[in-house]
Amino acid sequence: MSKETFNVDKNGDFSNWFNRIIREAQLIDDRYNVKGFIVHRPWSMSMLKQIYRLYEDELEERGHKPVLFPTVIPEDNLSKEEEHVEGFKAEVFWVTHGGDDKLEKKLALRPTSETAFYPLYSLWIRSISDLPLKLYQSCSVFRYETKSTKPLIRGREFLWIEAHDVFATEEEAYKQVEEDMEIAEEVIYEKLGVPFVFLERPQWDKFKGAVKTFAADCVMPDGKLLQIASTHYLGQRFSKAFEIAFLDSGGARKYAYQTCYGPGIWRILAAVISIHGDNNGLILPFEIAPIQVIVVPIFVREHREPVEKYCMEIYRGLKKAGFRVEVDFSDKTPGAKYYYWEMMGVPIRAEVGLREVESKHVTLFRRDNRSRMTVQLDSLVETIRKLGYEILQNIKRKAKEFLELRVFKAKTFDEVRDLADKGGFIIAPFCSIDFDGESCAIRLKEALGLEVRGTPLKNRVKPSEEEKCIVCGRKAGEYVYLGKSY
RNA sequence: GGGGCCGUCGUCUAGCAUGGCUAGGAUACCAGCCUGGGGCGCUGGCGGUCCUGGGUUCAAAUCCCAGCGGCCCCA
Repeated sequence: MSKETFNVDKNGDFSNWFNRIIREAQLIDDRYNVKGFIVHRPWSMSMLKQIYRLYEDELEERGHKPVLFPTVIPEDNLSKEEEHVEGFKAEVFWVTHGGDDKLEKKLALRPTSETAFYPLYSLWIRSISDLPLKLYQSCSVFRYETKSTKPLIRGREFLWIEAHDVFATEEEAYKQVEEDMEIAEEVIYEKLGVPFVFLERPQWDKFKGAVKTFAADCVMPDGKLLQIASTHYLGQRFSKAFEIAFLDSGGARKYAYQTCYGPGIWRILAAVISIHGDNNGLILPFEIAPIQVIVVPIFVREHREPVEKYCMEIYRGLKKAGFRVEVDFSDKTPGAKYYYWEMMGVPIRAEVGLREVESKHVTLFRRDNRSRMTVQLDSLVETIRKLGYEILQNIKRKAKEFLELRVFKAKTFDEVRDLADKGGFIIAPFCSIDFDGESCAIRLKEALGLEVRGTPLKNRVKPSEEEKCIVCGRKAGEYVYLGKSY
């Protein structure tokens, strides 16, 4: 039995696995000595940029344009929408000084940018022809988290995208919410292989200032839920607070309808790493892997030159075909290189020795299922392309199975209690996700540690007449998804 | 929100109970040799404000206090 480079039990001790891999695969460095702030090293930053690219492409394809608003928000702006400021003020970092001078008006480091965007929206939007307005920015935001922080999962500064859209009608705004969910499906599931459930959050758990909140939860290896994106129907609450109004075709002044969308780029990466990885380290989706193919030369001294030449031939061919490829010419032994690049999650390894040189073949190793195959040099590009796709499909299928095995159904409180420690989702009848259900949610949290995450948007089924809320016993208004979350 | 554990070369760690020698080792890294289809090995070298600040003491990595940072558990 060979030793492993990484060899940490992911399913037995996920927390330890996660803490180790983010450091050992040089994803982030958490030794920056400010709580909740981390350094992004190249291996994670390359992937974050790829995820940004995927998301930005989808947003722009659907009519969004990029912008960048200031990091600071004056207190007056932040306070304009009452519920919003109440929700966020406890976690705002304030800039209070410039040099030795105390600022007359303190400035918030944006915890989210509604109140930065919307004063300008008020100026930009005059008539119906200015609508719809669909803008996004890729940036970091700051939140003074009091809970314990975790790299890529909960930080005091984290990376995301925020899209802020404005429409003339409620219908268009709700259509945008659907479009936001479609984008999430396209990027997070189709391209990155991370399955999730989109839920309408209960009223007591919505984004502060929104009318309704919809959010994507995935299931992490320890069974806890992680929210990786959310989209909010804001109605006219902000447009009234910020005077975002337009003249309609009849000349009447109307307040606009708004949505905002926040895919958590950090958390999407955390989910990709956690869900696909194994005890040997990372398994990266082909689409975002910083290196897609690593070429490992194998030679004894007298064969060095032909092997290196052949490696470069392979390298140039793959590079030209558009792949991210590197040759590992370092001084380590081939075995050491194998272990290293497996830990780093590189999807495909090309092993090249004298055998390959002489037969004009390449030996390929797949990280996801650790299998080998041999291909002819002239079909290499085509094979890599096919393998990249197959690897994604394979890890996506596994992740989907993992999720499906963690969706349970229960009809009574006792059944829920028996399932409470299994992790994942429990679907159960519940009185209401409106404010009148909040007391039941609090009781459930206290008794079992479970949160009401909301009702599904796809295939939403209403409980039959006889179904009772698992907590209060009143008639159930909804089937809700329950779970423990990060 | 509540509770617990922890902080020593880049990394892991010994030493701390009972204060006392130049803070020891492994790994990584560098140089040289050797080697190469799943982690060879050898020789030498580099590397530490013992988290920070204060206190107790003839003497502090070790005891006390505060802060900073990290991890875990519970609600």
